[in-house]
Amino acid sequence: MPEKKEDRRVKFTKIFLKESLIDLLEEKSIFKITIKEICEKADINRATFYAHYSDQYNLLESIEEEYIEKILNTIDQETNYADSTLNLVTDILTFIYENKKMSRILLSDRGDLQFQKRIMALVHDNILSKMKDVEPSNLEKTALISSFVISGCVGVIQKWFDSNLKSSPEDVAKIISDLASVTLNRIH
Amino acid sequence: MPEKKEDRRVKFTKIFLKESLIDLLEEKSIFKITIKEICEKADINRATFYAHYSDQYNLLESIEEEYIEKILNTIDQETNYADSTLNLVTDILTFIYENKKMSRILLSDRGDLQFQKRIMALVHDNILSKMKDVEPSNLEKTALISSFVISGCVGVIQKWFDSNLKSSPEDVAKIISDLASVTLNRIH
DNA sequence: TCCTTATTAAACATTGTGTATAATATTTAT
DNA sequence: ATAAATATTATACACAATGTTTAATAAGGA
Repeated sequence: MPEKKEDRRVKFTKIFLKESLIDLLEEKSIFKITIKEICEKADINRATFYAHYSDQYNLLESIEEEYIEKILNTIDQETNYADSTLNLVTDILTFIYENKKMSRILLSDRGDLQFQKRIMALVHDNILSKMKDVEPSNLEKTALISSFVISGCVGVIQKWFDSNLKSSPEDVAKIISDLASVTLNRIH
Repeated sequence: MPEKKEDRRVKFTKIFLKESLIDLLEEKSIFKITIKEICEKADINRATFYAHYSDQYNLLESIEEEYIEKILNTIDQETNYADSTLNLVTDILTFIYENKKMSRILLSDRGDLQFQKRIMALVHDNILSKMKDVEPSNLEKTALISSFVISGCVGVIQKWFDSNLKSSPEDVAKIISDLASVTLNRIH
């Protein structure tokens, strides 16, 4: 979320740098990518890079933030999901499906696990909020089960990418919401 | 698994380098650690490092291999688990519990996700082998469910560490094998 | 148009990398 | 115990990336 208006030059510089990093991330992981490399591909002076980002990881973070914001916009615009976890999950998976390139980069095995869990936690919170009638007797156990579901979703989506998005978003959504519901029911 | 006999000097060099890297991994992730740093802490010449490992990641791999080997030895020595997934999981979690320091490093959020999934896949294969009577009608779906379980287990263990191993290995094992069984039952 | 600000090229010291050499120290086998 | 084999060492080197600074130039906003 840009503070106020951003100089057009700054705007384009950032776009070029992000595109450059995304291209590079299709070949190798962030740890093998140098700032010099990013700048050369983007045709942006290295000093300019440092004017906006501290390092590769910082630039990647800004890409991740943008991605999350897009997802949030997508699901906010939809009708409310008060009664249907399946619809929420379907919409998110459809977004991922329609943004294959970026999603593959950010959600793969090589990606940032912390970021991936953050996204899944969004879904999880939504699901849990519908179970407020359930009073968990064991908070520690509840936390572990939640972690199981969150990481489980990450795993399914990564597997989905491994298979080159063979199944439809709808089918995967069905599987995920089914698994999530059956496991979360273990919270007593 | 050492080819034949290893020169004592080589043996100690490797031990020092591994200990050094492990110490450093307690502070920061592998990507911020330099070879120079590892060698200085180990008091081993940098040229000697290159005689045995290509880079930090290669050294970390050898640590991971050793860890997996130890786990395999642990569960091999035990009675066979033909009828009890719970016992298998309990033994693995007990191993993790008794090797806190190393486990925290290798299994944390910051660790190597591929490695973590590899370990969990060991458990998963064991569980699945007992379900051979079940003939999955949809292989794609089965693969996604398996991924859910494998990543879910990774997530539970990471959460367990976040809580500083508050619950006992036995309690966590109960939760994991319960969740695994209830989700794998979704394979039709 | 004029003022402001972003970008640029160039240079710099610093740090890590990977390799090579010859001297030294330690191990293994006899 | 000694000799031969081999691992480790200190040192040096060229190379590459980092992070910062400078003054000149280019482009934007009002």
